[in-house]
Amino acid sequence: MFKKVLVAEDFDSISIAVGQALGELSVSEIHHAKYCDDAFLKIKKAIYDDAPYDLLVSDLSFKTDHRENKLNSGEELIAAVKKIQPDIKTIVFSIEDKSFRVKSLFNNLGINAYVSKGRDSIPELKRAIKEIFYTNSKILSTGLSHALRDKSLIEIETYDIEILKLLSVGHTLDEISSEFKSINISPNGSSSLEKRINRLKIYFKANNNVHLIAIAKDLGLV
Amino acid sequence: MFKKVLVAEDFDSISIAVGQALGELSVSEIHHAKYCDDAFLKIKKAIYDDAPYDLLVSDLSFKTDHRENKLNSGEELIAAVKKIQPDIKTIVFSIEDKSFRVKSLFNNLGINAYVSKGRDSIPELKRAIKEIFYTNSKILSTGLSHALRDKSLIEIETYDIEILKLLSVGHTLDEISSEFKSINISPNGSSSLEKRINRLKIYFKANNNVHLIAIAKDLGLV
DNA sequence: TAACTCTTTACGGTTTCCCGTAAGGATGCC
DNA sequence: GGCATCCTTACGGGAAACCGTAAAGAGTTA
Repeated sequence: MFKKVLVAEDFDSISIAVGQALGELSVSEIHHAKYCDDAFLKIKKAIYDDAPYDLLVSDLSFKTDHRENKLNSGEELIAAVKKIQPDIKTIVFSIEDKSFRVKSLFNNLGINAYVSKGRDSIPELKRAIKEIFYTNSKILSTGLSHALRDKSLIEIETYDIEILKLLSVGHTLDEISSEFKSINISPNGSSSLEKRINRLKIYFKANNNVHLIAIAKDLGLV
Repeated sequence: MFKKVLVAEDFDSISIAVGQALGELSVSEIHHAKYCDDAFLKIKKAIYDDAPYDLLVSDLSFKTDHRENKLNSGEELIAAVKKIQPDIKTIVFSIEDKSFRVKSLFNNLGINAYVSKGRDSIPELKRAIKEIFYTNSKILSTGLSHALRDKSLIEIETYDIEILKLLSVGHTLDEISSEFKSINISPNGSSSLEKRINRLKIYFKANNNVHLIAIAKDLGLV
């Protein structure tokens, strides 16, 4: 079994339960971090000490508080960790259940497993850990497996997110157009922006911009 | 200390940690429920068995799944429980941090404590339990205590929420106007609706409807 | 280079939003 | 009743969104 595991999770209540589960799997060294930055430091230090972690179990979203952090989400943490330790195994343990989000976790971050927090999540987490250790496969604990193969999903890029963000803070199309011009994001014609927004409206079945932003908020896109 | 406590929480990971905390406080009987309906049944049965619960620790939001439930939130659960056992002590253990939400928990549901899930929440929960047992006071574990006394908040009524909801699902002002007419909600002139929305835009400092709905979503109003 | 395709941008017409003003109506007070 | 005030509704003009169409540009292929 894995020897040294780091749990990155802000809620102490969950962290405790995960630690307990790891203990039951005979993991000898279990460490916890409540902030992404702390988790990253621990991983870095472990590498320098020549005793790197075998596995990282991380949440996705972390509450913000007074502390200023460089890394503010599980995505950022995993991306940073993979740069300095590409062979580390990673499990995301989160409540997130939007298919395109989870999809990008596997495709862009190359995580090894995704376990959805819920009513029976600790047994699922334990199963995922064992499977990763013994079989090296990719594991999705939730009912989203179809999503990973679904090609009909359009790709929502950071460009789209950027537009949605600016809309959601009250900017008009013309304003967004000039802002994009000033920071050299293209396309930036207001007509192109319209088209792009329209594409999103069709995909998300939104009647108008208000509806679209409401949906985007629900999905956690902005 | 309390003898018999029920924990209503869908996430097993959190439920385990809370149970452990209760154990450390020498609570002899600790029961768990992953659904509001189950929690309600257990409380009802305990009353009939003449061995009622002393304390209910409940989450607010529960994941929906295949099961059909009568009670779908901690609010509904607590309201239902108070009807059949008014003297039960209640603690809400949730991530919710919107002041007007928490305010209504104390004022309308008469909960005994609110503990915010977070990085140091288990010790806070234990402290709250002890204080309730020994002093019978109202406890707010988070930094929101000012909010409960804040009178400057304009009253956001269900009427406003209704408008925001319809906007957020893509309806136009004219559509909302006729919908209100058909179900006898007044005022329903599109001009009145505009005025009301404008009041909200001023209060929330929103540039336009899109912005307003984005804010409403952030605040959990819709 | 010409033909084709895809992307980006421009343009015009209609609808909806936005915002100020004012008319109508209800209520309360003197 | 007369007056003031508040609430609701109507109206009108300008801004922005909405939607279809078409031109201009970029890249590809023959």
